Amino acid sequence: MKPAAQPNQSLIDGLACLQALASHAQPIGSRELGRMLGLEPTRVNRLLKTLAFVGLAQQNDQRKYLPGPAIHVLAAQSMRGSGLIRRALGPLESLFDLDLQVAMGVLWEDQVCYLYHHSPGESASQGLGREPLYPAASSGLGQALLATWPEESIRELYADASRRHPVAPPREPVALDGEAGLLTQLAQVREQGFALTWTLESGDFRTLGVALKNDQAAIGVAGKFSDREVSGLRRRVEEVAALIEG
Amino acid sequence: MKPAAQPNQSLIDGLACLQALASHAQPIGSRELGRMLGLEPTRVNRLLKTLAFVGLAQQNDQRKYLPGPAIHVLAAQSMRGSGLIRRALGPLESLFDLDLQVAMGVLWEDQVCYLYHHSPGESASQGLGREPLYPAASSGLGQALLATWPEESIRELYADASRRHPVAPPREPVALDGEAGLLTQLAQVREQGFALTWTLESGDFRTLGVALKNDQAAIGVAGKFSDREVSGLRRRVEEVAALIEG
DNA sequence: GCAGCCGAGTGCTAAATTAGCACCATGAAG
DNA sequence: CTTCATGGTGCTAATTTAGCACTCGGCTGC
Repeated sequence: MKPAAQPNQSLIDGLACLQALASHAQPIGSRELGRMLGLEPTRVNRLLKTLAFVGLAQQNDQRKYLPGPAIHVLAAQSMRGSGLIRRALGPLESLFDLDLQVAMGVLWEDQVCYLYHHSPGESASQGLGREPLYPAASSGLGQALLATWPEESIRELYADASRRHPVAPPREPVALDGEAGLLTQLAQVREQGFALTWTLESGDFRTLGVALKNDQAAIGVAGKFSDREVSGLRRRVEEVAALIEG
Repeated sequence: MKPAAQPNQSLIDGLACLQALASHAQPIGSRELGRMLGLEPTRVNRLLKTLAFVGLAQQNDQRKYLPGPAIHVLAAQSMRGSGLIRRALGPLESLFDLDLQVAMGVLWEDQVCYLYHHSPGESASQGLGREPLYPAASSGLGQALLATWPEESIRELYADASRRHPVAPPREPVALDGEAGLLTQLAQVREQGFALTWTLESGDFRTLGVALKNDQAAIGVAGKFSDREVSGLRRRVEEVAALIEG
């Protein structure tokens, strides 16, 4: 992807600061954020001050920065602007009867960012804006999304350490090639049309993910289910995906 | 509010473009956006190209710009970053039994931006990211929010035509002073602790709004209710406000 | 109490970036 | 076909930013 003629570096870095600020749970100072993003502290300080000026950041008593009131405006406008969340919530709720986690997410660098993440027994609206980032390579939604990319872009993403997401926990190296490598897994995802992963924590907790066609987002279900159930689940999830795509 | 030392104009203008883009329903071109925001078309074009580069904008077939896939990331992160929407949805749902509209919003310039806007009979999650902007001066939530400002800031806001929100419909002049002027109304709001407005469209459709203390946001209910019911509604809404404030 | 350290914030000038004109190509309207 | 509007870019002057060096304030260890 070529960065256009005269890309505006201030805007790029400012947005990076904003996103890092929003993703970071605790208030954070210019220096610390600068280290995270690989930017000069002075520059970060001035960007943060600018964000504070427009209300997207604010400072606490210790002069650390945290998201400001205008972040709500941005959230509301972003949701309106895309329409995806609005379109998706209804259909996603129709999967609750499966008694599995129901999620929708998008890619951010090498991480999956969850737009919605609902666990059985919760009320529908509790699924919003709660989950942190998760490494895309080991996530069902992440694999479903990465599988829509050309191999070239994936190599590029994982080759360039600077594309690693700054606020995410340090990632373990992702094996791209080889029999159990990411590219092999993604080839399989492409072939069968959906992603099926085991989470590392517990052996029988799995995710089934399907990419949406027009939205660069993916939906899926997670929990304990048997191999026999997979094809049924896949059909349910794909029906919901079709509904969301409209 | 002083704009800090070395405020980053590119960031300010870029964010303005982003917000305008997100608020604007249809795809829009550089020139048109430039006219709306009072910026040079070349500048806008390059800012939009930069936004497109980071995924926050994209171009359609006619090369017009619309919000891009990363806007979802921003929405999710913004929601997470503030926590307000997450905290608020549950308590707001407890007002559904009133059979009134239930809303939460924040101020953006002279407009109310709705974070949530639910009408009776809908499912809870349909209330997200749907309503457009609404002039703060004639909105119950808007008045509740404006009432928390010092008079000075309000005069400033309405004096400076450039602070008018660019994507909102042209506003009719707001009368500040006089018996029915905005400042008089706001004084009353401050005194009684909540806002009560009549919408212009139909005489008996009213809004009751209450500002949240820590969040620069307001919640309220709207619909047809009698004077007798006001004090009861006020209590209900204030209870919910207290819950949200934690 | 004091030194020592770290962080936020800023003045300054060199160095880098952007502004915006002029221009091109394209598509729609008349 | 002409006209008008649009998106887009090359170019250089003019503006903005970079980042060092510094101040100030808070905190820690002693």
